[in-house]
Amino acid sequence: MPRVLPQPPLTVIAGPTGAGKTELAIALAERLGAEIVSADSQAVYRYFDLGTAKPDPGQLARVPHHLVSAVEPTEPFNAARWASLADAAIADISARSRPALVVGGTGLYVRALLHGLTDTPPDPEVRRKLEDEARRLGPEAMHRRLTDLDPDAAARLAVADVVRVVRALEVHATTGVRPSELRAAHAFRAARYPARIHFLDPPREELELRLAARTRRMFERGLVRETARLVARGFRETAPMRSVGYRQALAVLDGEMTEEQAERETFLETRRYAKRQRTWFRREPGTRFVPPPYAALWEEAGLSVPAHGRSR
RNA sequence: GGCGCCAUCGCCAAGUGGUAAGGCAAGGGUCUGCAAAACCCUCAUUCCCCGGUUCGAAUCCGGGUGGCGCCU
Repeated sequence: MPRVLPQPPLTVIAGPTGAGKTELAIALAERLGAEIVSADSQAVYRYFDLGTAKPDPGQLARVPHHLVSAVEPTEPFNAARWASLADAAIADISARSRPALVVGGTGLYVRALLHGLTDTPPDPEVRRKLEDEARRLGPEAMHRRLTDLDPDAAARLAVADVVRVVRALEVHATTGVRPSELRAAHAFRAARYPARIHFLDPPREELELRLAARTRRMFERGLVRETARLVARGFRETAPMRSVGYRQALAVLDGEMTEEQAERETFLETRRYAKRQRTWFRREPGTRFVPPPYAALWEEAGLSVPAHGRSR
């Protein structure tokens, strides 16, 4: 007689960078016997350690982590690939009869996992050609072309948004279908996992202090040195090198700004990023914003709130 | 005490008689395959104060206040 196991809802812990997701998740996972699946578009890359604020070796030793330092920086990577790796990790963890905790602030990744993406993988050839044309002909020409092929899609995109205009053209070129139709048919309707998203939401001032401290720590610990090493290894043109912190450290190496300026700018950019994360999850269905001390989260997990189990 | 220069958004700053550029910072937002990316929107009915000239003043004149510099 086959037993149908009701699948427990997947717990997702999201939140802006610096909110304390890592430490909270580890503490929670320890008590639940859970394993952590990181939903972080930068921490997935190997070697980029300081600037991505990965969990440190001590933290990693406490609870099994998945998708941290999982791919080579030179490897083409994207939300769909992450989601499929996350699927595998979750299946794996479930096979060990342990709960999986999805932890991270990359909104698109979480959405891709929970609802899937349209089945329209990128085509490097086509992409390269379109990007080349965009460079030669300018954003207006590209946008005009999209308007001819798919007025609805074009109407939603700013002319200057070359990244999305090119992607829409790529999707059209590879599938022959209008992107707006694909999008309407898909619409993130599928629920691939029943899930509960908890968005850690510290007060603005508190987050600000934490981000300032964290940025200072990154530079103190040698973010610029790490960046120099990564450049020497040939990772200058990789995706993570363009993320907040590394971009500024690179500018220091190139003599374009002082370390003080870089730190200042990194802090400001990080703060802006944190705001974008809030904006994203505010309209992500199934998301609950939880203020510190995150008691609701512990209680929902059936645990009592630790007296001082919170992160620094 | 005298003379000169300056005073425009939180900061930098253009404008020098015709109805307040721009940058930074800030705030809000978008997002279907590089997402810590890319992109969009908002942000001085008002130019230190008071008076005058003018159809019209941030712009000209006078007086004040504040800052800077030089001289005594």
